[in-house]
Amino acid sequence: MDDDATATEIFRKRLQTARDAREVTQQDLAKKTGLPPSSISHFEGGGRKPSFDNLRRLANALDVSTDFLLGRTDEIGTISAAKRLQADLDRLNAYDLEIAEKFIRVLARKDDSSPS
Amino acid sequence: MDDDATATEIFRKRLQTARDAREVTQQDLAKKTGLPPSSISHFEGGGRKPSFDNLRRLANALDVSTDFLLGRTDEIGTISAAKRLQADLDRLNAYDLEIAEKFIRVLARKDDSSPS
DNA sequence: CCTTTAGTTGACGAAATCGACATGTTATCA
DNA sequence: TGATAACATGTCGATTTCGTCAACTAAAGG
Repeated sequence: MDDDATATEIFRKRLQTARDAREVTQQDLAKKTGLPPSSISHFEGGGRKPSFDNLRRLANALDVSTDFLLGRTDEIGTISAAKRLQADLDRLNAYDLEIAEKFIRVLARKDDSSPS
Repeated sequence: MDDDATATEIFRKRLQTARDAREVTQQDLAKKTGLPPSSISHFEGGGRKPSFDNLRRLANALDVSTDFLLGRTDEIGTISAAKRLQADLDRLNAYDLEIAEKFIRVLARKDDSSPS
């Protein structure tokens, strides 16, 4: 389970998805990461896997988590809203945390029925 | 800014920290990941950086995010309050998100002054 | 003293990514 | 038709990690 062969396949799609979400071309991403455009293409099309350093560059340039690129989480925006709230949420006691969760859940349901 | 040389250094410490937090020896981690024990030592002590596949193996075996191992986030605990709220937070519009953040911040300050 | 366990360090060839570059395809637009 | 842009594909030597192995040090226990 959790095969390495499929991990490469997943990464290919994740990189495409992330780049598409950020609406940048391969050339744009190449400039942002400092990598040659052919490397981006090799990642998305060929069987190449990024090195330690290049994985970080890709994640930073696309503003996505490396866990997303590696397929370890399905949420592309993991780093934004939740991370900003993390520090404050960690300071809450159990009771207030429950209150906060309910409050947010109410807001979420409201936004679902009448989106911005 | 955001140097690659220091990234390797950070990874070394993060791996040690994570392994220490999970209370496993290098040999234990080696078995869990299927890597030779010397590789673990090379990661923590030497200048080696893990490949794409081995980074995933390490993160899975230690149950930490790859973002933590790479130093892109400071939180080792994958399961936090923020992650539980992620789904709801993603449904909020910008305005309500701001409200939620302020609300939580108020609770956090209150809990700091009078802890549970 | 001996044994075991944890960890370090260095070396080896094999394999993979590296950056660089050349070439081809496909689509869009003038 | 020609030009340009986005992307694919493949090759080159260079670099790096790969797994494996050997040879240590150091600490803990009998």
